[in-house]
Amino acid sequence: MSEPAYRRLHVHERRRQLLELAAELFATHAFAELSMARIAREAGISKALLYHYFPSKQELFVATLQQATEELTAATEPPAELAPPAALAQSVDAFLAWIEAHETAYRKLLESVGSVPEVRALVDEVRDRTSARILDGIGAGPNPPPRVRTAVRSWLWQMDGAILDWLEHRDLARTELRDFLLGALAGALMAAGAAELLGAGG
Amino acid sequence: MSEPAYRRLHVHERRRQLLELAAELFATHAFAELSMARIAREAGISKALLYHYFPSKQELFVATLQQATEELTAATEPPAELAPPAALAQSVDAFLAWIEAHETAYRKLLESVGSVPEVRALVDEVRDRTSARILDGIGAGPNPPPRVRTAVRSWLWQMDGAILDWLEHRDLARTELRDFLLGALAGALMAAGAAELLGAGG
DNA sequence: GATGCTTGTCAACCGATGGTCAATAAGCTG
DNA sequence: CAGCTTATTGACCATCGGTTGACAAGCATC
Repeated sequence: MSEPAYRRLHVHERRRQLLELAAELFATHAFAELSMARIAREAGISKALLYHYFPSKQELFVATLQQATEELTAATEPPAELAPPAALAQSVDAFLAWIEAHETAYRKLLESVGSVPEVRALVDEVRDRTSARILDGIGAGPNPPPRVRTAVRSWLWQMDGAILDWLEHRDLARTELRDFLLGALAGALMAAGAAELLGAGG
Repeated sequence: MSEPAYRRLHVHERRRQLLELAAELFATHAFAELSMARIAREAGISKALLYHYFPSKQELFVATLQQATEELTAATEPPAELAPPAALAQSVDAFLAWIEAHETAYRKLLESVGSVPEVRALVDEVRDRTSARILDGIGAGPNPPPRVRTAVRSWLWQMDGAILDWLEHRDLARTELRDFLLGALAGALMAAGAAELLGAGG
């Protein structure tokens, strides 16, 4: 006689739907700009159910971020067949391309970094992996001298700053920005007294 | 017969007390970690009174920050009698010294940047002033080519990254870090194709 | 010392938020 | 159709940032 008041989904279906929706929403709104009530409403479910699948707002955010970082990590994986300098150039290029395609998401992410400790941890982890990858690529061991480690890690920050400036002004070609960033890395390594690590591409 | 239920202070007294307390608290806790109720309790007054003096939490935060940035700006003002390269070196050194003396405050600030739009605006403004100061010091006009602007602005981000790495590991002398940063700026300017802007100190 | 006035101060309240819980009902199984 | 599992919900809670109107501290005046 009467229709069901709600549709029951299998756990994995519902979870997938929610993750997908959250990714969409967090790509356009910063962490603080979204309420769990709003997400639930948008998903057509109750807030309680949302909490049944993700125990906290932060966990939901981190879960969607994890997805994105996997995607990003894969997209910027340097091709093994290229020599380190060229591989790095291609990685940076792929990274910038990803940013261009997800500009708002990138900005909102940087906005959200402060809000959630776990997000800071996650971003830090990505930076760690990335700098390890770079250090490996340029032939520095896993335990480089402090100045070299600082050079690489600080360069990753420089990258974020340069990208924000780029997105704000849009007066540089992507290749120009890429070349600048590669040059800046070389400069930082030189300043760290590690000129010998610079390959043919420096 | 009965004692007064509370002590009345003059507006400027109360305001000074609150600003001082807020500076202390925000130096040890990030924006999101502090509630107005807590601040009021700690000050021994009601929340309503706190709001009487500062119309919002963000305004209170910004007010305390303004104080700190004035202090910082003054401390890193480059001495006019020094030639630009030496002046920059001294500015950076003074900045690093300030950080060393206010380590927790600096970290908490960077944590808070994302949370409050107004804070982002304020930090941006400081970065703008600083980069203008640098561009002026190295002899670039007020309207440098995009690559040079990007180089300087991104270097400020690199500075924050390097400092966080420094505070985390503490395995570099302050002068080492300062020299690295100056070298990195030179490297960034070179990468921006602005080698001619590098003075004798580059 | 009583009176009045200015204004610094507070208790009580509001809507929204992140988060919890017991009860309900969708929809498969026999 | 009965019974069971469990996905789902409405009602609730503490806390947050912020607001409001009434109270009273302490000075001025007589």
